Amino acid sequence: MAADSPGIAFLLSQLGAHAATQFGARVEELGLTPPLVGVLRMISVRPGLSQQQLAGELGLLPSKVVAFVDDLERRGLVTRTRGTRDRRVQHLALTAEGTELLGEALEVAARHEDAFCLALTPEERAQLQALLEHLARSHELTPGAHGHRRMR
Amino acid sequence: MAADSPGIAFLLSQLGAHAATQFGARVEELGLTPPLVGVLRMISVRPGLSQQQLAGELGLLPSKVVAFVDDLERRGLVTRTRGTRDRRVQHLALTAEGTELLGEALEVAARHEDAFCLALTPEERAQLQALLEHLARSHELTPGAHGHRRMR
DNA sequence: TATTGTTATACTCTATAACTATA
DNA sequence: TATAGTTATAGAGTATAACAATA
Repeated sequence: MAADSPGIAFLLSQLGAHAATQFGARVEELGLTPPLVGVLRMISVRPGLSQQQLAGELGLLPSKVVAFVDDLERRGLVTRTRGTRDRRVQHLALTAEGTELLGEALEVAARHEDAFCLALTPEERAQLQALLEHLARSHELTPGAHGHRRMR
Repeated sequence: MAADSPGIAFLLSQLGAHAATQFGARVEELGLTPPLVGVLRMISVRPGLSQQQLAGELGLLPSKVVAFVDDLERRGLVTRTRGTRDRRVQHLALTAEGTELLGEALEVAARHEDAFCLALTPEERAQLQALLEHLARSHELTPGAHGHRRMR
């Protein structure tokens, strides 16, 4: 049974794709993409981290990190600083503009969240949030990263 | 607020991506991909439909449908039949093997569903299903198609 | 010799548009 | 002229591996 009516797994992947697409459209107005927002957020939370650490935390390829940071640096949103102890590493930090833009992106995210859940009552919303967190924990999904994890 | 703790939209896109990836890995053993399962299912539900209709229902590009059907036909899972009234259209149908394989894929989907929701009690599972259906309806997502919808 | 970041390349995926055969 | 299906091509995105600087 449970084969013809959608099922939770299918609904999740359908709703999740929809949520991601919609969020992407919303942050596009800031010149950002969902992964770039994740990068900014991670640098904000752990300023001074290296590109390797960033790649590890977010499950990104190092070469992809280079491209992202190139972009963000060119736009004056993040800075690269060579390590003094180990001159191979690049320490990342947000500029004032980067912090400002991340703030706007987080506001967009909050408005996106509200708009997406508009059909739910506050009680349903809290219920759904709890169930999803439960499910995410059971699959050992970390709150930070997503979508970028490579496999095989 | 609601910016630092994940939020429903983010959890959905994270869990949804995870569910889709896992399902993809599971049907890979049958030589299928999630979109191919969707194609088989649609042909099963509406046998004799044309490639254009299939593209319309699933939100696929016509050229993509050609590639999919080429693949499935070569493997003896579906048949193409020229229309008699209008000889431009190709009517699609499942072979016995196609029906058989779709059945196996749906079993895999059911087992995937159970495994994915293992951490939930039957009550939580029913609750979550209802909430997700509610949310999906509010976003006017059709039960059939997903992930393939093109935009802009 | 190993590691950080970088560059170059190859590979897949997708979308667009040209083409044919029918209408 | 318009449409169904097909083919060819170009573009984006992603992964792999070669490379330079430093350890």
